Amino acid sequence: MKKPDKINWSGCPVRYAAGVFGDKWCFVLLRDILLHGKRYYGEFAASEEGISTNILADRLSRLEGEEMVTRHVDPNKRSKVFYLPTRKARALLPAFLGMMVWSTEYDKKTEAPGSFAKAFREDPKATIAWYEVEIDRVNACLALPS
Amino acid sequence: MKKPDKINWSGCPVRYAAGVFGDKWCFVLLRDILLHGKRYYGEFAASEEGISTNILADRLSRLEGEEMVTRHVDPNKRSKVFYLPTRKARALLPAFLGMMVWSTEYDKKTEAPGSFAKAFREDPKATIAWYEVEIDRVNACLALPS
DNA sequence: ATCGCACGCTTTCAAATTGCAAGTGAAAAT
DNA sequence: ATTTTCACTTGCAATTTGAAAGCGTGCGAT
Repeated sequence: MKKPDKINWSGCPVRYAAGVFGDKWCFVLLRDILLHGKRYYGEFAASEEGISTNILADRLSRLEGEEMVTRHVDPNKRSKVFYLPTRKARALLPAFLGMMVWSTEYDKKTEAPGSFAKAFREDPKATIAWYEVEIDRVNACLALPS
Repeated sequence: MKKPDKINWSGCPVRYAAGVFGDKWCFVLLRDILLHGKRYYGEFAASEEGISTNILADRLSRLEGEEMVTRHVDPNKRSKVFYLPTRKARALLPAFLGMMVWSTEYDKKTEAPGSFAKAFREDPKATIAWYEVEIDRVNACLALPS
């Protein structure tokens, strides 16, 4: 007898997305990983927004649980830890870039250049591909887990 | 002398988006308004996710403050209230639909038909236009503010 | 070998936010 | 006139957040 278990945050696409990254800090972390080339715990902790370390640790482990990132001890310096984006996280790029276009249009204080929105609208695939290449480039600098 | 006032949640596009709707309940409300044709307070309150009324009132007024919705007393029944999406909210459709495509791909329990993701990927503009028409159709059923 | 520090968390605790349930007041229906 | 509908608001306990301090492992210097 399968009871619906109250509602779980899956099923509906929007609800699922909200469950995985519908949170200020997850937004910021995914931005740092997907768009700013950050990988190390220390880099996230140093973000301009000033996330506190308990929240940071919590969100990283949630994202790991959702298979958005994988955790790795740096083999060159085993006291450091880095996180790599999974395919699932990378697949968010189109939606993320779409959000950014929206923000640049409606945030009166946006710091993003108008050229970004223009480029994305003219050729979204190329813009996405450009970020994918960047992600690979950064990943390549880290010793990959065998 | 203008001090940066700590960080405010604008400037960076991702941070701005997170500030406006980076919250489970805002996701759900925007879904209901943009995708499910809901407009009345009572309809939001009845959503499957079971939002409680204090949170609902809070989120609606935040969204109003961010100019994502406008509040209107129903002229035909002045004890009822409805909320209309602004252009700013409607402009989120592309990003929202992008998120949904992502969810249908990665949520193992997704209830969305595969045809949706396919349609969006093949012709995103047409899919967006279809939802825009739906929004207009629903809005047209409500007495517009003079 | 030992000391000191860098680093990634974990803990503590006060403050803010959430969520449930029970109002409240205006407007409609009876 | 009375009851019901409706959109909130309030009260309060429980959860979550955030700032700061603490902890344990690893590493480089001495």
